Amino acid sequence: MKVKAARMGKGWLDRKLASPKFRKGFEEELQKLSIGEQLSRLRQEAGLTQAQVAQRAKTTASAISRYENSEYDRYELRTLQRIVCACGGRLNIILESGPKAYHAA
Amino acid sequence: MKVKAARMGKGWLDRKLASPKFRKGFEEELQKLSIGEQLSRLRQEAGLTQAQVAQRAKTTASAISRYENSEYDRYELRTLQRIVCACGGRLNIILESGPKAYHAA
DNA sequence: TCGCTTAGTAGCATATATGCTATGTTATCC
DNA sequence: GGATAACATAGCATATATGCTACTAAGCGA
Repeated sequence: MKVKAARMGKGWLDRKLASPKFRKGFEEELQKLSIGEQLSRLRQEAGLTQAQVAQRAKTTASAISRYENSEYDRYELRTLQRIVCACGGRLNIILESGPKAYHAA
Repeated sequence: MKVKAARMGKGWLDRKLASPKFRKGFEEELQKLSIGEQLSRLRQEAGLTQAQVAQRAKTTASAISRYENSEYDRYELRTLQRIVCACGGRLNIILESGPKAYHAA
């Protein structure tokens, strides 16, 4: 365990998020985080432990930890969605066209 | 090859997309498509063949076809990003919190 | 028709993700 | 200190994705 927030529990972030100003900035920052970090936030917002998410996602806590932590970046879309879903969130995959396509050689 | 648009080439969609009205509706519809379908559109918008995308993404045309077609839905994020990038597009992964988190049991 | 291009598909070897157990670490509570 | 909880990590077996080749099909034009 790296952070000292092991027992922050359900109400942890809620108090801070009660402030609209804080919430706005918070959500903007979230988008900039790595997927693992976003996952971790999402789970904590929902007040769930890794073990709880694991149970809902039908896997183990260590798998959740792997997805949230380390330098992991080879996510499989289905698995990611399962976990996000278990945290009560939604996964949006958006394929944007480039500024003006890719007509270079 | 299933569609008869084998030779639609670069200008194919451009003519239609010249109409702002068409473009708006088109882009809205795109979001509803499966990832494979979105990929296919993205590539065609860029006026590229599967082989060309494959070369840029450092893989083979059959791999591109697999990603675009069939009932495939086990995408690996890195690979997906590589292909989207080769089509000149951008991949957005957005992790939304649920309506009000997930405080159920 | 023949040749060329594009795309879909099958089948395989290899790389990698996943699921799991066990263990280590840190914080909290008694 | 001892017990417990939350999380991280290692290591392994298995499932699955990936990369590749070869093949098939379909459209297009000479």
